[in-house]
Amino acid sequence: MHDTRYSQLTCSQEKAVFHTEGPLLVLAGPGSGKTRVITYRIAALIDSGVRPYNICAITFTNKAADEMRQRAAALGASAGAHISTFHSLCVRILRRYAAQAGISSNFSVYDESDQSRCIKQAVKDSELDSTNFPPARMLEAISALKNNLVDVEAFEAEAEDFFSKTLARIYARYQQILNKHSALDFDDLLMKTAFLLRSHPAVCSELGDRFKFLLIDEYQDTNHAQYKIAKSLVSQHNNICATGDPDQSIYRWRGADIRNILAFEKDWPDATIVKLEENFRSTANILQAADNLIAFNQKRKEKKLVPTKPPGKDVAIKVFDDELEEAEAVARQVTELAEQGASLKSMAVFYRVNAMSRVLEEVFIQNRIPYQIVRGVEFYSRKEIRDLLAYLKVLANPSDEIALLRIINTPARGIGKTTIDKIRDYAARNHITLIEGLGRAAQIDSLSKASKARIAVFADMLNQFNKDITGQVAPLAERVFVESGLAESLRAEDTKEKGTLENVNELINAAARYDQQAEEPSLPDYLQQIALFSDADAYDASSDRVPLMTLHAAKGLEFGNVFIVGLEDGLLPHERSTNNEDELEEERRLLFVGITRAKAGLYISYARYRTVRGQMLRTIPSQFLYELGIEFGERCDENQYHHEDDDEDRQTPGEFVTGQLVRHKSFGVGTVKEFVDMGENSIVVVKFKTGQTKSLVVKYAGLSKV
DNA sequence: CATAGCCGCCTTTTT
DNA sequence: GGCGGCTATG
Repeated sequence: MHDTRYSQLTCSQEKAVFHTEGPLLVLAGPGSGKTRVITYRIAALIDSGVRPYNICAITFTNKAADEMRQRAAALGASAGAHISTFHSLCVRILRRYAAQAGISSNFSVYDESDQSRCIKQAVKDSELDSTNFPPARMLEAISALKNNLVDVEAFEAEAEDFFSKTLARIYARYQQILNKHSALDFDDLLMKTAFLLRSHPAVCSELGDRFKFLLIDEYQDTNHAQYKIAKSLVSQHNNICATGDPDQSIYRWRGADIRNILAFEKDWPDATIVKLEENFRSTANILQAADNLIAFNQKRKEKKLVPTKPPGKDVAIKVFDDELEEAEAVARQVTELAEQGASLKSMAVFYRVNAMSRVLEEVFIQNRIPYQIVRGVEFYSRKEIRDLLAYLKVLANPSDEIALLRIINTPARGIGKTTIDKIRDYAARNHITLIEGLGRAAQIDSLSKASKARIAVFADMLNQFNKDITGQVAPLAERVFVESGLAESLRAEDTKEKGTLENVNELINAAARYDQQAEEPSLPDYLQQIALFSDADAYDASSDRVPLMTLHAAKGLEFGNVFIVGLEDGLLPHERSTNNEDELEEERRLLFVGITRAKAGLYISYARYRTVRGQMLRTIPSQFLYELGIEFGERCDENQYHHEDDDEDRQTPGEFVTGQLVRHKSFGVGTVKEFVDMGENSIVVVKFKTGQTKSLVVKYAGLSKV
């Protein structure tokens, strides 16, 4: 009955695609085609007569949204369905219903560095010391509150102890500052949308009419705010389709609540659940390793990964002396695979932290292997780009003081700190914004005549720009770049290596592309869009270079051959994520995600020494290595450099040797896998008969030799 | 008021 | 090892 477009779907996939009555949850493991189910479902809905306009699909990144749009188009699903991330959807809703949401529609979206400035100001305004109240910590706490839809009033009401009360003060002040700047941070986008839908039934029902079908991919990584938004949007019709895999939840630290997917059936009691257990991506050997690993997570619904492919190659676990050797081995293997005919884009290297890309990059350059670092925000954090964007931000939203302060003396035009302080002071006393203060500079007595003149020139320039800020973005950007003096000041110090001018050109080109693609190009829309740009969005799958990325950025992707480096205790699992069992389990899921990206080849490695902050340190193998159920040689190979202290390890009387049987009072009997001599702080890694592997500090562990 | 140089602080993952 | 902020100097 269905046409050939759907003929390659499996039975369960077909069920999910064509299910049209009520709520639907697709519980699916890695490589089972869940994103594909959503794409096909969009096409199937349209086939059945649903207008594309009435469909809303939520993806995890903008990149994923782009891809889904293309794939849906290839299936003949006509354009018009709304496909975007949660954050982009919220921007659209908030702009459309700005009045009801109590904000202005040209709001700025503040990124991490903007937020950081605001929070520092808030801590200072609250007359608190930033050593006792570190801004980053405060921001983290506020973010968590917003993700849980706790606004300032609610938090003030519940805050009882000293810390909470202080935090409440900072939170209140922080929101005041954002308000004054007409700015929303990432979390505000969600919180304000959730509140808008909650308190304006008319808006809620209008959107419910508009989006008659809501589809959400990667549902395991939604937070409470996103859950509430979804719930509101479908409250009239319950046409929600969510897909996800609890084992791939890796954003708990950002507020993702795994209970959303686990409790789906409670939220929608008449939900249909479709399970997709077959894996069409990886070889059986790779899946076995993934399965062995994830089985160590206690808080988990057991789920089998069913391979559809033959065993394939063995998973390789390699030990290297240091990170340089590790990187060189990756490069060698990449070259070898390439010689065997694999394309560079079919491989990928994953690591836990961005800083680890450095060595890899150097080695890849040396070996002339084309690569791409998947870091989208990098481009937008360059000074010259931020400077030009700051001009545009001020034009779009004159209240944006962060942007204004950035450009007021960039390039240098003789308006220094003293002058700015005087204007800020005046503005504060008269309850006007900084930009209004600039307009009234002539009336500020403390300013010198020369300063007043310079301010007048600057204010005049902004007014000139303001005359045509409607319509296309690229021409305006170009004009601002030249007339602001930025172009000239950059030209003076630009070199071929720095390529600052080239970067600005690229920005203007990107703006031109936006102008062509957007239905209704506008400056605020453009700025709001690029603020939501993420690392993963920078991944160019079509260019034949080896992508290097964090494990987080690898989500949703797949490659023929995958390298995962730095399987060391403190790095993966990361030391900042080992405070409790939940965090450790998330680290394990992170590695699980990395492993299951691989189709045919998987190369896992660790270095016995790693340079951290300029210091070469002895490492401990990650406990996850032992959990993969793969034998690997832990001592260094014959041909590798032999470190003297290894011999000391073995000779120190009373200490432990690899292979030694030991007994622990609660874990029982186990085998010593690694001994790290650090005097009285020595650490021993033991694999216990229970299957667990633990890193123990010798002096506390109370181990007895068997 | 601009600039250079130094000190001290932080350093996971990201929409 | 990198950046932001502060200070000293021109």
